[in-house]
Amino acid sequence: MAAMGECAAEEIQAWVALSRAHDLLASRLDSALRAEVGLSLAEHDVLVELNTAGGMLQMGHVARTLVISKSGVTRLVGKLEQDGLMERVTFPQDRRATFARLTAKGLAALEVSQKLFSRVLAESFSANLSSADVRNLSHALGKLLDAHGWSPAAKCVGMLQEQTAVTR
Amino acid sequence: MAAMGECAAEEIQAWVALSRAHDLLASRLDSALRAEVGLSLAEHDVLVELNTAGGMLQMGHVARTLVISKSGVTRLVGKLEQDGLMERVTFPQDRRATFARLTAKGLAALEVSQKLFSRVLAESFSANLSSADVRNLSHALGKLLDAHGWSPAAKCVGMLQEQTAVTR
DNA sequence: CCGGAATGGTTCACTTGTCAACCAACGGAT
DNA sequence: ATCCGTTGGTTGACAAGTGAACCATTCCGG
Repeated sequence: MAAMGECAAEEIQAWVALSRAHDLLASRLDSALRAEVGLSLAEHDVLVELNTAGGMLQMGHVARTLVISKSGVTRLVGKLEQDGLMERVTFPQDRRATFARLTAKGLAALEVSQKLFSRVLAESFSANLSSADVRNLSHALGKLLDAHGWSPAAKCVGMLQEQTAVTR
Repeated sequence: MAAMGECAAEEIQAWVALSRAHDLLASRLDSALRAEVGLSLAEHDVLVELNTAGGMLQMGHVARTLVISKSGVTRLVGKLEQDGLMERVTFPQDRRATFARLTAKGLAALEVSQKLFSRVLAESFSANLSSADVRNLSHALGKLLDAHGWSPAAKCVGMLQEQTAVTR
């Protein structure tokens, strides 16, 4: 029955591929992580962000780079904190701000989950793609991201540089 | 603080880009659709699937190609049916199966939303990427998808070919 | 033909994420 | 100093998606 708009067929196709591929991989990663280390993919993401930023990040920053809502971060960090994987830290210079800091236990957990993560990713990713493909992917998506003003794992830690932040 | 596993840095980076890019675009598309045509991105997806399959698809099939759960489809189709955009159809040859069929109203809605969709996609996608990039993307992700045995918009309609399916 | 395994869909309880309202704290401008 | 607009985070009501249990139907081996 009648083809539709015919407009931007090329990019629609690309979007569908992007979307489905993401959902597929995300669901695999999520269930692997849950099953073998008891972390959701979202929780793992927070841990990774935190670690690559040097162990500590401001709440809002996490929300922006992870592309989730502020309240989402609140709940997520709340759970992680309950599990003892991270802790909230206040910042005397601006008493509105709250930082999330990786604990030793959190770092340990991350090291384990990261290993599994890489493994699963390798199986479902590079096993099927040439490394040129992977690079192309990163490159194109990278352009997309910074066209939208996305900040990677910005080391926002510099700004507090060993500040004596008081544990709450 | 100490770099981590160092394992598959390349593909991890690719995954992060994929993931964030997806989330970013998805949220833009979703809010645009909601604001201007009152459809969620998920609903739009179902409509599109249905249409490209020829107007009619089996519930389970929708779930698989859209990478969502069976119960998800039930609820989603339920809402779409309430809105009169699609209807459930039974299939005498296998009385377990249920098909979702696009109504005229649904098709009309899709034509409108599709236009908006393409526009937004063009703005946030092709505006920032060369068409070579877009092709590379589609290609690589395509390989990924069929490596995972994903069926595109398979025209499963052939199998019932004007079968006199009874409206419920 | 019959009984059990498999398949298709729905329901229900639960998780996860969002938005809007809110409070606390900062930062100028007056 | 003080008011006001902005920013940062939390809360609570709600939307959306999931998995497990469930019924109906079909398929298949005896």
